[in-house]
Amino acid sequence: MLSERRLEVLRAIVQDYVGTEEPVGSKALTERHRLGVSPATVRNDMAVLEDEGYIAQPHTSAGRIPTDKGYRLFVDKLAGVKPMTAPERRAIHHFLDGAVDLDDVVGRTVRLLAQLTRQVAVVQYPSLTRSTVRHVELLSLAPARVMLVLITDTGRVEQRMVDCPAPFGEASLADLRARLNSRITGRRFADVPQLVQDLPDAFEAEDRGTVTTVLSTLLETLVEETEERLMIGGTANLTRFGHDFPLTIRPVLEALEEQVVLLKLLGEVNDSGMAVRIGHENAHEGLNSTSVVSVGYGSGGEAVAKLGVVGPTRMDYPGTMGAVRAVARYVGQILAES
Amino acid sequence: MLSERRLEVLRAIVQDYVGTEEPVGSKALTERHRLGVSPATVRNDMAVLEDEGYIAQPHTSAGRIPTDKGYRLFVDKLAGVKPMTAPERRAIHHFLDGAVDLDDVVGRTVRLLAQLTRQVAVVQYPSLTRSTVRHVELLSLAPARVMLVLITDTGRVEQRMVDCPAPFGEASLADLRARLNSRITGRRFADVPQLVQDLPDAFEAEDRGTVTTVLSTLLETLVEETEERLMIGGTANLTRFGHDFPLTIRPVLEALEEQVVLLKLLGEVNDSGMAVRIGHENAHEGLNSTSVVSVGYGSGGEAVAKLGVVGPTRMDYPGTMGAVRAVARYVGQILAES
DNA sequence: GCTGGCACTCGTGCGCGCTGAGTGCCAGGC
DNA sequence: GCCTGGCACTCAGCGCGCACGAGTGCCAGC
Repeated sequence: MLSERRLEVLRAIVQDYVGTEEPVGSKALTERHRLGVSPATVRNDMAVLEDEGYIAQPHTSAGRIPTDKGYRLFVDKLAGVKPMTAPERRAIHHFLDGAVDLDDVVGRTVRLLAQLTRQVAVVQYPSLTRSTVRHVELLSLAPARVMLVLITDTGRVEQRMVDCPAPFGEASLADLRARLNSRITGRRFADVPQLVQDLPDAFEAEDRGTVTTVLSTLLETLVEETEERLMIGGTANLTRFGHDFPLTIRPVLEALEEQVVLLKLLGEVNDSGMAVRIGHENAHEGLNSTSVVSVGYGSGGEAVAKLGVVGPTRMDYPGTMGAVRAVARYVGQILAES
Repeated sequence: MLSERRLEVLRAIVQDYVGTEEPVGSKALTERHRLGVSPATVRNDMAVLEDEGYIAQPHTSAGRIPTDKGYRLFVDKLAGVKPMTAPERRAIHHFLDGAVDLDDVVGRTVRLLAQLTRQVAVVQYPSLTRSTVRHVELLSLAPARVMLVLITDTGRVEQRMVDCPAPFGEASLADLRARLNSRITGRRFADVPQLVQDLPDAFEAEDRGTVTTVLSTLLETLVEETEERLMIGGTANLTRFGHDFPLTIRPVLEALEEQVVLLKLLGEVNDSGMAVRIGHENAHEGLNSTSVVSVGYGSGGEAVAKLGVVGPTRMDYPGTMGAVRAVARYVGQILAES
């Protein structure tokens, strides 16, 4: 176990390095922080911290920089979440109010997060799996062609074309529409499959094939949409990443274009709190020199989706965590209201 | 007017520079192209081309690179559009087939374009202004709350919440829905305002306020959506931009995040053909060292939206133009089919 | 009007030595 | 036992000078 002072030294190193972006030496440390001991002592502490793997030297005769392990300790034990100031809070509210629809809410959230944290922001659209059905609409486009429109309680709309095996009368369509809505409106997606299971039985033999087709398209939509959409922004902030550009930035941009990677990234948040994944803790190797701060948000108490930011491991963790948490909370409120 | 051979020299310079990314000198030129004259002669030609502003020297004792004006001449007079090869064509078809909905089509198109051109791709969602109404749906969510869903012939779905001034019965709603659809289904957006103008007159006085509210929301949706959405991809390709990274890449990333800028960018295509805007021809100064190749695409003969790529001025124009054109054509086909 | 030759320019790469920040270690003091 | 001041050592970064060579402009001759 590290002594109190050594932890203090680590904290000072992290703070200075995050601020200056340059390796920090023992002398500079004692000058900028009231550690109450001399540089020589700090040097000894640093040697220990290095042995333990919390900090490293880029090369001999340079200062130390925190390792992933060092940041981890910093985040877990040494730093809290820095709450937003009142003006910041007001700015968040101001910025998010007045969004007209779901796309707009998500779009504004991305821009806001990117601006607040000066990093890359990622916001997942509210997930369908936990959503409920607000309405299902069926439209006849041609005798054997039906359009299925699904509307969720988070305001999301999905539509699918259905090619029917046989012509389907307007009356049958109205019948199916009514039966479907009475069964699943207000129910959770997860419950839908059971609820519609025996629906085809209520129809004439000639229509049964079509009903089955429509239903399976509906179920597909529910499943497919679990593979959720997201929006990213603030990629211009990547340019403030480090000195050794092309090599650092390229894999990050590539990773950010792959939805799957991003979803996994956010996916690893446990529902309750905030998650911070530092450097090599990220499975994707393009993101090995980045940290991800993410959190769930939702309209009720429950999280329906996640949002977060991606930045250099050398980031202001307390501030970033504060911003992410504040934004998530307010987005949740907005969704609950609408 | 420049002589035939001088144009040939310019073409050679552009081709070599695009290939090697390095200033090209007179000797190298004669070696790599069969110009039939000696380096000294080429030097004279180069001096003329430089006087005329088509090429420039980064510094004395370096080769020449094309200026924006030089690229412009190259694109207008010296280069055609390089058609896609049969395998490339097949790859395009293969990649775009099997898209399930509009989002998917647009998403695939962006990825495809980015991959083919190795540049940043921008695809605008099919515009509503030229679209026609496929169906309008009205759902009652609460006594005085209606959800309006608009479905277009390009498969786009927009929904809006409407708060009614007075409770609105299910019967009235059905009536409105029927009347609305019989009037505007299949009609162009532009014609809708006239077509619904006198609709409120057909209703009881107590419902008239609500009908008016619903209609104005509908018209708003049509107008608002003219400010269109778009999708971009392939930003990782920016890393192959040049040697002097941060300064070049940053403003580009920033510009790409501003929808307005991008829409303007694409907006300057004339409907018929392809547009190429080179370097300083782009109004936005962040894009002064990039070129934009864009073209309209649409489901019928008419263009309903635009797509294009953004890359360094030093790009393979014929190849890029070929790829952009081929993709636009096929996307048009896909939209027409669905 | 093209060509070969020639003098000139200047950016790039390399080797060199200096500087200074930062380290590790040690002996002495509280 | 822990902290401290002192000291020798290391090494990345910087500036300098130099040589190289790619590329040019100009000119006289064919």
